[in-house]
Amino acid sequence: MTGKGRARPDGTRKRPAVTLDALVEAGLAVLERDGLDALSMRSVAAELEVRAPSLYWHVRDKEELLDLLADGLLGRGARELPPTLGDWRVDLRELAWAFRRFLKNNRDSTRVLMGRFPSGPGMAAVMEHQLAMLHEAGFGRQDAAYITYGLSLLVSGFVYSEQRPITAAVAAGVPVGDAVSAIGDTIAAFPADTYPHLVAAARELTGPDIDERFTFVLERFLDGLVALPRRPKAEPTAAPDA
Amino acid sequence: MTGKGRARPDGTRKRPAVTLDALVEAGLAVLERDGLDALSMRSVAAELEVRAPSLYWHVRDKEELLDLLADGLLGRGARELPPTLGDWRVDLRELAWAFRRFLKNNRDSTRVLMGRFPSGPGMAAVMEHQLAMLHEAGFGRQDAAYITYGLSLLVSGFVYSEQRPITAAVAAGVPVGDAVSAIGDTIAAFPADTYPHLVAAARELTGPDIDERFTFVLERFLDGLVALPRRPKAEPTAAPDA
DNA sequence: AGGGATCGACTAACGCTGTTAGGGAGAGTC
DNA sequence: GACTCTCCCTAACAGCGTTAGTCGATCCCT
Repeated sequence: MTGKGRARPDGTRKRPAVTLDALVEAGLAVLERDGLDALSMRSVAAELEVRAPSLYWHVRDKEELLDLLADGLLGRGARELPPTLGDWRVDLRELAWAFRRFLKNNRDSTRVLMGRFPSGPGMAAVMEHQLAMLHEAGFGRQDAAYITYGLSLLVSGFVYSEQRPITAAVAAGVPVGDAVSAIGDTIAAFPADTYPHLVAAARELTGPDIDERFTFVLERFLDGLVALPRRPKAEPTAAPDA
Repeated sequence: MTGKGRARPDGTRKRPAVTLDALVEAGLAVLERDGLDALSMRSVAAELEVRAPSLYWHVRDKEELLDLLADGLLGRGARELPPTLGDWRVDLRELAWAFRRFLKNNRDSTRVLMGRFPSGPGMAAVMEHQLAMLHEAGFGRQDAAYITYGLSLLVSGFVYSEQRPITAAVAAGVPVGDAVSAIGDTIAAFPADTYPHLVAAARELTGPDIDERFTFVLERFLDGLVALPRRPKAEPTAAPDA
């Protein structure tokens, strides 16, 4: 469906070589294979066997292309959404972890997503899923919205902070492990008399066990939600009040 | 102290025109005045009345310069840290708001800070302050570290998500208000039968009242901390066990 | 079937970026 | 006075996003 009209041997073309879908697909391919730093208008165009200026027929900016990629990314994430079980706390936790897993598995995903609010079908699918789940759990509309917003920010923030150093380390050509532990070493070497608590907490702040930090923050946030007012759940045995 | 050895009329120089401190100061000046997109090696060099390649004597990379700027930013933020009152919840809340205020007041600060873990004195001052406060409140070392980490991520994430669109809108030359409400309109115009909850929550998700969302998430997180075990506070009247 | 409009690619070029190579003036040291 | 070290310089490179202008292929209309 995508490769409908590529270049022909004689240099002429059949029908559009580039469509918006093909553009997104090509962009995501470059992103996954070579990373965001290698994603230029020229490289995406090359992926479609086309020259860079052609892309400007379909897209105003590189910025607009990145917006599309962000939504495309979410669209792929929507395909991995976990099923809703009925216990909001379990469901919300699993949603957060699934989102995190997805972001970690897609190279530079958070660098594209962070600070962007995609407004396409990808974002809609993800958001609707989460909002519906929270609604069914009895949360109010505003609370559900804020929970969704906050949680997505939290998860992306965490993944960003673990994905970016990897990108940087790869770019610098040093082993990833060295890069992350180096910061911890630096902090541990600070003067312990001026910064006693900092030095003592060096490992907890910089260690590679981000899962643990993520779990802590996520669970504290979930703890904070239990006191929120919730609409009582309809009894499955009783007939609804109609 | 900074402008010690600028260019002389005859083109020769006295002593170093560029020092690491001057470099950071110049970088922050450009950042504040013209934004991150205008912060190039050439523009920072121009701020010091010097050519771009000279900077590479003091700094390996632009990346390294940005690391320094990030720490410099935190150093300035450390000067606005609120006093500790003794009630951990009040103190932590005020700390979060002060940090947020500071980040919002410094153009593109979060774009520099996000995903970076500065390892200089600026970061040390901020972290030590917060860790000491949590320690005094009786929190365990690990909990305090995780709280600090999570909170900084949360605050930067929020500010980033409100600061980035402003940068983008300014770059595109459209009013900031239009840019933020446009996303809400787009979402509100989604088909309400496929995305009922999303459409209903459009305003809550995209409205300009980020303070409200921030308050919600912050307070939920703080709520989640009350159940954590805490060392009992030493009675101010009783003599310490020495 | 032919003519005109439109779509969607092309080449060429601009100014900007981060970065490297190599040169050279001034200060400090023996 | 010669040597060395520090620190800035000019020149240049490859790559970037983006714009202007061109031109073949296709579709619609008569």
